[in-house]
Amino acid sequence: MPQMPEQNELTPPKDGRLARGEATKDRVLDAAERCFAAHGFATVTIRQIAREAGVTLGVVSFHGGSKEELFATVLARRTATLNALRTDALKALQARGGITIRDLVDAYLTPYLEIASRGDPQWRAYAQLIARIVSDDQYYMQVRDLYDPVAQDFIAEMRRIYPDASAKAVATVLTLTVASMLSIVASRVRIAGLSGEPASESALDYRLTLVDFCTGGIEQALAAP
Amino acid sequence: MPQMPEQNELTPPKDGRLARGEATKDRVLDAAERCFAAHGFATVTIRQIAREAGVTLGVVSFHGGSKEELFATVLARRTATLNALRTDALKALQARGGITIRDLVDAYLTPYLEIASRGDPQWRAYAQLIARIVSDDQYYMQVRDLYDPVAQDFIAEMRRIYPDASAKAVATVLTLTVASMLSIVASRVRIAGLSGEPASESALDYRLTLVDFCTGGIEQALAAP
DNA sequence: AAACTATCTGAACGTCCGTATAAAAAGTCA
DNA sequence: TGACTTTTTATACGGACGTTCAGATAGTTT
Repeated sequence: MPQMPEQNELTPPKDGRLARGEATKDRVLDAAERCFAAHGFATVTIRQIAREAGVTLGVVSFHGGSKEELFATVLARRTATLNALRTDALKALQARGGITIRDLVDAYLTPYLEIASRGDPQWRAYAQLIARIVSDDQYYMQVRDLYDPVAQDFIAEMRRIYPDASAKAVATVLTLTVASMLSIVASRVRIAGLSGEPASESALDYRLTLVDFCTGGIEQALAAP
Repeated sequence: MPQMPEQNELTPPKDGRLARGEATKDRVLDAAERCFAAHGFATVTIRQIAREAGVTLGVVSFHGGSKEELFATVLARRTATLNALRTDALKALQARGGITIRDLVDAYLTPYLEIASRGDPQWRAYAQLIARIVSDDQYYMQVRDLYDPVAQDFIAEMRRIYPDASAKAVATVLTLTVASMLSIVASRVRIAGLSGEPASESALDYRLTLVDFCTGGIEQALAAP
């Protein structure tokens, strides 16, 4: 990593150089986000990212560090926002009370579907990148730190609804729910191919079907024998 | 590709050279299958495959052709067997009659879970490789040819059970079912991490939960509004 | 044995990769 | 202006990659 020009909140008189540096750093991270989302970590080259960002080769290393550091930075950059959307939805349910499984499923899935449907192509790329890495155990150590804490909150609430279900069963159905959610982004072309109709533009078009599927699935899988 | 020594069924007097060639070709394909399954296409190198197979570099090209041809060969090699298992299960249901959604789900999922649980490490590797590529639209053109025909047979049967469901809804729930199935193989580490218990050794241990989840999900998603 | 084919070896080729770095450019501050 | 810092350029390096191929080896056929 470079000199990491910190932007102190208490010193608003920004150096023009630092401002420019931050801007190009964002361009690099955005370009990396799009590239990693579209082709995966191994396939993408630093030179591709540089070209996509409109900068020269050295700039990518200067602002992004090594390829692995760049990848980790891109992954972590938007996580707090997504986690906050989910946590806020969960807190709203807890404040209201009378939580159903459908409520929980919807609170977990909808924030992701929304960022995947946003006009902002960077958020769409981020959603696609998540779909790439969460469904691959090779990246689990990174996923664990980024997403599992919030997932555990939802698991705790699910166990309150199904107190007799085993820990493994609850963890399994949550993982199946996540896999289903990600496939809406990762396998949209296949859905189109199988149905013979063109793919929907927005991931939110699948929201009802997806929430129904996961809700019905959890209810059936965790129902008392 | 090399000279492709064809083994004619009508000429059993095999050339000893061809027999040896076929044997090392199998060693190469097996090694490639394990490598691609464990690390994905881009990460794996021909030299890794050669080392894993215990042969020198040139042999991999000689028997496997280019890296892409080798990948395609490995993908296609076991497809007919898996497709036959699913088709046979479907035919048995059709002969019996009175098909339920649970029957269909079980007939589609169980063959995969079984090959993923087999003692044979090559079949396990193949199952892992499928999980890698089917959930990635980047490989859809290959997936379409290999797996979609059988998937269409199951879709046709589902539409018989839910005649009022839209084509897109049926294609969606089948894709969600497939994604859930694959995640049993691809995300077993995450399930273990979320539940706090060690991962099950066999994918078949998740069969009941998985079939319940997908059955309940389809019933809920396709139920008449 | 000799001619022939299939298989394998070992080494090389050109290309692209990630990373590092010296020097130039741009901007700030005294 | 000139000292100073941050950013950008241009280039280079060592290594690993996929692929190719002449020649050695093993096995078959006549």
